[in-house]
Amino acid sequence: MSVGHIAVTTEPVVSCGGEHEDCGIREVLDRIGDKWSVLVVVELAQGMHRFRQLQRAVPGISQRMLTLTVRRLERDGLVSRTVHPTVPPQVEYELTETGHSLTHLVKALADWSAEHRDGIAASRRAWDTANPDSDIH
Amino acid sequence: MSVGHIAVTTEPVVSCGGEHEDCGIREVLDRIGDKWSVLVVVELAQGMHRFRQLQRAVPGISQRMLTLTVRRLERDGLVSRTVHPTVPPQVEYELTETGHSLTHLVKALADWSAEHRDGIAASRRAWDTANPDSDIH
DNA sequence: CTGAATCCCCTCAGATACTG
DNA sequence: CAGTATCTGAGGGGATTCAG
Repeated sequence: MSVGHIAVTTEPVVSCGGEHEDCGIREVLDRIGDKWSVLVVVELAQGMHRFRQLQRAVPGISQRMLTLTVRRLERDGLVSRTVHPTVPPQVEYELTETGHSLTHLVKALADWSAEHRDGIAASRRAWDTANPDSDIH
Repeated sequence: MSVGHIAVTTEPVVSCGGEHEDCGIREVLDRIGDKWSVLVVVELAQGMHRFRQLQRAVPGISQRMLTLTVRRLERDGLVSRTVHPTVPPQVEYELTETGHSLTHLVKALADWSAEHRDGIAASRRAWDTANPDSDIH
């Protein structure tokens, strides 16, 4: 991956057309950057889920936040919501095709995370020891 | 990209070892998920920046948030901070090798965003027309 | 120039209770 | 089961001020 001595890391030009405009990154980050969306997508990547099933699969999420999260994902066209007018009610959530394509991105995130989490943790410990008084968390 | 009729999208197994544990995704998301980090990284991807230079390059960011952002990035070992004890003071911020590797991830984010932003925007408009009364933003 | 410190607003997550 | 409605506290983040 990295050559070694010098950081010759081939660095992609990420700023859209050379300008520092907002691209559309923020639009994505506002969605996948929040606390729950990614976890929900990861769960839905394993197949269809009902509401409670989804809530149990994502430990710690509240009813309210699950509702808001799936609503926003549905609004963005990443998740489909199918209501079966039975009694008791039954609602099925599934990833759309776009939603599935997002899992590749999440995969990349997880990979990068797995590769660097130790280094990051070490760097944090070092920084914290070097800066005993600081509430930068 | 997509085949067509059916969503046969080859879907990566993103959940670490098959379990729904948190992996380390959250650790990354807590960093790149926040409002400014990505924008700062994108700017620094273009080379070394001084503090004010960086602030001017990231429109809208306050002194306070820039300070906090670069501190956290430094703590995580993504950004190096070099102080030149001159007068007036001069501080240089640069991406570390790890920081550079992150730009690839951001690139992937930008690419996915560019590819789907129109579809997402359309989906949002459709959802908003179908749900006139809703403050899900 | 590069910050640190303080104030303060305002969002938003969590808990709780209620409905169909 | 699958939500909605309401309240409240913590915290993110902007503006401003002070310091080296």
